[in-house]
Amino acid sequence: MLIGTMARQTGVSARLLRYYEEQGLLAPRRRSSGFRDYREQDVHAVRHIRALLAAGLSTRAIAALMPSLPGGAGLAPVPLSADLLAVLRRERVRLRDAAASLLAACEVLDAITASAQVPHC
DNA sequence: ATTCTTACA
DNA sequence: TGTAAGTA
Repeated sequence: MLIGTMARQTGVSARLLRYYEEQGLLAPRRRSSGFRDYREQDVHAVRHIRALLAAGLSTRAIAALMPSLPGGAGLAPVPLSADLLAVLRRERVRLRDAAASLLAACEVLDAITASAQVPHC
């Protein structure tokens, strides 16, 4: 599919799609016309990219782990460098802590909303 | 009508 | 990121 279709199906602008490619997050093939030709698989890849980016991972780290994601280029277990593995484990800990903080805040709101009185006008 | 690259705001 | 330019 062409970039315009990809943009509509992923909700990501063509501009950003090209940027992801520049950062090594996507590698769509080109048609003889030079136009990018995305596959269904790339739609899922963009979902992963968005999720990881939202989680705070760098495009650098994401680019490095893309081949390991389901639907990646490799069919066999992808060899991860010790360096990347260290980065990912550090991110895992950071996200676990962040999740704990968010859960704590959620519980505070639970308590407040559960006991809140609704003033009637 | 769409996409491409490069570049500026 | 959005957009303009000049193409293909």
